Amino acid sequence: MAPDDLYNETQPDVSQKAADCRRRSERCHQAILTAAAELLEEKGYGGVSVEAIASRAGVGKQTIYRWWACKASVVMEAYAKQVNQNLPLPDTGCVKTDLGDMLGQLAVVLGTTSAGSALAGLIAEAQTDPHVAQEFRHQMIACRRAAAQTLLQRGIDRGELRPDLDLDLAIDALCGPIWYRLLLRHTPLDREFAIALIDQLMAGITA
Amino acid sequence: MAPDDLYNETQPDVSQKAADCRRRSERCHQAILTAAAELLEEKGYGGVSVEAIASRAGVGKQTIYRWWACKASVVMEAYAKQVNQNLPLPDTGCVKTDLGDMLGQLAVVLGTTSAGSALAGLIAEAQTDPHVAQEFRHQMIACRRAAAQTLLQRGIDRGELRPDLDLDLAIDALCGPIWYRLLLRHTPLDREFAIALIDQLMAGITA
Amino acid sequence: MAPDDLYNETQPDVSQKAADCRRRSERCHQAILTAAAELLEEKGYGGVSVEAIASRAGVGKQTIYRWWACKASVVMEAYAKQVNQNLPLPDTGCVKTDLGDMLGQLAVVLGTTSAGSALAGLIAEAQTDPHVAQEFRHQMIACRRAAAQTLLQRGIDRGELRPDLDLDLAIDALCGPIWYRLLLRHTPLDREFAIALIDQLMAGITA
Amino acid sequence: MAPDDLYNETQPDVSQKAADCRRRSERCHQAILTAAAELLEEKGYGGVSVEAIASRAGVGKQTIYRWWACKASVVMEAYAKQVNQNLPLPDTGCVKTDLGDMLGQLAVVLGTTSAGSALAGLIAEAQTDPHVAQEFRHQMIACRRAAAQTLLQRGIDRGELRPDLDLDLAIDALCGPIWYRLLLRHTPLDREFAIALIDQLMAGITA
DNA sequence: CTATAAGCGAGACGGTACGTCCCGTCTTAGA
DNA sequence: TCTAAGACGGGACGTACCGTCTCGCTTATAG
Repeated sequence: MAPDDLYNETQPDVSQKAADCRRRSERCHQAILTAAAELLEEKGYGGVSVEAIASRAGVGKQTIYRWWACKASVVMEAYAKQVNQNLPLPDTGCVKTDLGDMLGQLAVVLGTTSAGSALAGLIAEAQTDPHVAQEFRHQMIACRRAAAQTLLQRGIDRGELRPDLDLDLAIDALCGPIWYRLLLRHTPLDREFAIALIDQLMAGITA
Repeated sequence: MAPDDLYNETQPDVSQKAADCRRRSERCHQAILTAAAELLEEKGYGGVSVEAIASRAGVGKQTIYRWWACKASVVMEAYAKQVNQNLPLPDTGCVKTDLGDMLGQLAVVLGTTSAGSALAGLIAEAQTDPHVAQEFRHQMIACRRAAAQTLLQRGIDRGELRPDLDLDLAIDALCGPIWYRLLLRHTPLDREFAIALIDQLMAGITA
Repeated sequence: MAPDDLYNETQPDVSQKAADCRRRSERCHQAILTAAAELLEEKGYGGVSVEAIASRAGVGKQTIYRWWACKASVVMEAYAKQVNQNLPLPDTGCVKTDLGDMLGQLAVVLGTTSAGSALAGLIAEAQTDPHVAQEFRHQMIACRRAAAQTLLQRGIDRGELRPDLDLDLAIDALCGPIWYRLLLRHTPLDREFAIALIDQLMAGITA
Repeated sequence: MAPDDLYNETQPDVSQKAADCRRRSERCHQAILTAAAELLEEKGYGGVSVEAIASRAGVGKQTIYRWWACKASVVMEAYAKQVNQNLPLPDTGCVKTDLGDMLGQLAVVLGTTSAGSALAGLIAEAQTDPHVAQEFRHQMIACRRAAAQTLLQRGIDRGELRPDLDLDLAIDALCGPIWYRLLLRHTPLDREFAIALIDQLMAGITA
């Protein structure tokens, strides 16, 4: 999925119809996303409210509601770029290294930056609002899973992984624990954890 | 961990001191828990509010706040029993079967009953309120992890599992994906999933 | 007062300067007034908003604000014609008949047509916005009072009315109750009321 | 009508049912009415908003909406007392003096105090909201008309006024012009005006 | 017979206020 | 003395219009 595709719904292709009279103000768009990110960094997801974003961005509330359905959508867009642009798709020829790069980066982003609080908040909101859940899966999860699939398939093709591997199951086994630690915070979430997870899954735990 | 310990903070030991002028009304206690469970079943976690619980239970709001810190605590207590009483600690002599029993039951409870919505809602709330997070880990996670630890240790002792196994890591690898599916709902959560997960982790994914 | 004078502020004299590159579109002008009148008829003064007028007239909001200061001005212009064109200046030789014609017609227009709701709404708005108040007195009240003054003066000249009559006071005594009933709606507003009012004022209420 | 009757809807008879658990806070009640009156005095009716009242009174908005339907109702209650407590019911034996007292006081209150702006604003709002109109007639108009009726009837009984007098019509003729001047503000509203009005109506305007 | 300066439709924008919901605390009458 | 009922201060929600603004198209003189 091309990263530009992510905004199709809220920011329709501009070149297609030049006759829109007054188009979306890019200045606002950015001000809002920036305000949302700042608030998140300062006060965490709970400290973000549509009114706070509007006031921080120097914008009317209606301008936010004109383009986004709720604060979750704003936060989602504010972090989609950060989370997905950094998405590496390494190809070192070794599946363990590739997965380590990818999941290590995910663990670090979630564990040490404000993106962790942002995405945890979004998952929280998704439990209440199915539309947020849908959008979250689409924007935050789908492309990561697709990338992981590519990596694993290459591993299979190279004969590193079992040919009968269930890709979805393997991805759940790799990503699940990372999100689990993000949400439960029972133990730290860092690169080492990701690496150890991969090692363990590849080798198996049987004696 | 003694199960009674779980309520120490919110439900001070009633038997301990008979000299309280008037002690907690068991009728209220039950009515509130029942009301919470009913509302959860009917409207999901989002449809539960302290006011709704109070009105449904025929109880003043204050009576709820006297004994619990917030609605999350109520829901937690309402489901702790259900989730933890069913906690099996099988000992069939085969670690794969034992884990399958335990995680299969977890997957089924989370995937098909209202407990799924309840616990997902609690995790959501935990993202905002650290106290809820703490209590959730204590009441909902800790004893399960302890049980899993016992199972895995037996497997090691019997020579079924690698002796250098990192128990915490293995438990994350087993439970993480289940909670991940509960919260993301990208694919169904059932016994088969749990079994497949265990199989995959035990055997590893290397060719 | 020449009726054309009434629009001087909002509708600058078109004939005066032919050198404007592009002059006011008469089509728009009419469409806006018509839309305002329709909305008023359908939903009353409260249902009229600048946005509703614009959308109904198929016109941009700016086109309205280019020519009028606020919705009150639009409504005022839409009804000034109707209210003032019908302004009779009868001269039957009998002041009671003359007043009866004039005030009877006023009572009927206010009491039974949408002009009642329109003018009531305008007075309402005038309480908040002094500019509307000013314009309202100028467009809706002044010419009517002038006409009444003429009628009464003729009555004095003919010896029908007391020569020391305070014209302004008499006009207030005649018109006040009509507007009062329009705004309070405690009793119906019709021709009979106007006639009775005149009779009573002329004869006095002393035994 | 007993003045206490006026609050029946918003302030139900307390003695009737002693079983209300927590009753309306009189402190709030007063704080809100005071805040409303202050705001009105400072900024006029247009400067009053429910949010401003709430913030000035140090009260949640909901506390206002719990007891009143809209800001008009609050303002109405805030001024009902002032307007109606001052309602004189003189009995000097001379109907002209009695009416002069009563209408003079009305003219002065409306013309020189903030009650004028308040009542004008209420009439304005009544044009949009029929419920306000209804309440306004009931609280602000009815008792005044009743009092005037009493005065006039005494005049008839004493032989000062025509025995066939239409009381409602006479009251409209007396009060209408006063409200008319309040709302149009084309000429000042003072005691002299009220007196002159009465004189003119009593004597009639015929030569 | 252009060219150019409005007028125009569309509607985004910063604001203000609305009326609603629920939170967690506080108050009160009565069991 | 504790409970139910529910009022309270507070804060965010999402909506409706306000009056201003910007855009790209259209149109009617003025040069």
